Amino acid sequence: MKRAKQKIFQDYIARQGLKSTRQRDIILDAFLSSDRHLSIEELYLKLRAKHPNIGYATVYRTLKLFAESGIAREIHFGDGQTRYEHVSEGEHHDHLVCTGCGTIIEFENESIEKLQDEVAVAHGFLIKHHKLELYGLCAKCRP
Amino acid sequence: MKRAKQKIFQDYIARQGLKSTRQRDIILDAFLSSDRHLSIEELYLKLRAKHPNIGYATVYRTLKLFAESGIAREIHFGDGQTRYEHVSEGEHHDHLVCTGCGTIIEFENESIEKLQDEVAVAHGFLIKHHKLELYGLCAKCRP
DNA sequence: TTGTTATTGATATTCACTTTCATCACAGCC
DNA sequence: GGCTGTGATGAAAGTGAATATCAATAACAA
Repeated sequence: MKRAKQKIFQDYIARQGLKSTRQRDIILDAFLSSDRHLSIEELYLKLRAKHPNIGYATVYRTLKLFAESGIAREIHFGDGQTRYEHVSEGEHHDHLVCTGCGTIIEFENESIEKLQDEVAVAHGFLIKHHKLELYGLCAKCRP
Repeated sequence: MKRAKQKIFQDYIARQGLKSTRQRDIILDAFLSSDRHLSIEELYLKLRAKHPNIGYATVYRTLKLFAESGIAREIHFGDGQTRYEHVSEGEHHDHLVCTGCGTIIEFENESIEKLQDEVAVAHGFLIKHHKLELYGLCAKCRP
């Protein structure tokens, strides 16, 4: 899994005529072995502990590269920060976001997707992607 | 409809011990008689034509008040701008966003909502609100 | 009318990126 | 191994939208 994504990224780098660098390796490793919904800031701070010489801009640029290469995806939960989540081949999921503790749970629901397609067709739309987020309190936070 | 919302807002203002001002009346009027998905900037520019003395900050603060009073709701489509849409009593809708021309179409789908509730229950979540956006090309923009 | 308090609008500040640019480090070629 | 030509890096400056500040002003109650 982790190895597969490393390969996808290395291939992407090579295909684009870009270079493999120490920083990119470190950031990729940190990203792949982390929680699935990190903001740039969070990943930067996490890296800083072990690699104080890696700059914010590099983390920022590298996460963008991950997204371009297909191993990550940008997500926005409306808190003003861009987050990156792991992407697995052919997989799509939506989110349950706890407004109490910030926990994010992923889910997939085939029936919802199908209904979305119907809505799109009814309006003559050609869907590229979608975003479904349910906000509320998780089992631990609810009263 | 428009009158009802004006009343809701006036009541909210009164209840909070706030004041009724010329600017708020003007902004409320412009908001209610506008397109349903305006950004602060857009509403500000629209107002500027007739009322060049109204400041950006006032529009910003007033829109926030609208949201607090319940007649408007903030929405984010990931383009970096906060938009405000009209809210009607007990109504909820989702969006089809055309990435070609920016057109936004609203839709409601009872079945999807029901499935969302099921997902939430399955994860022990207590849903407060949700967000469903379908991005793609509208009938006019699709190839 | 007056006093109190909220509001306004110009401006400054914050925040989260995003770009710039001089320096550095890969990768290919002797 | 040493050169060399790019792309990469990191510190710092720049952006754009949102938010805060504050002196001047306008509502409203008495």
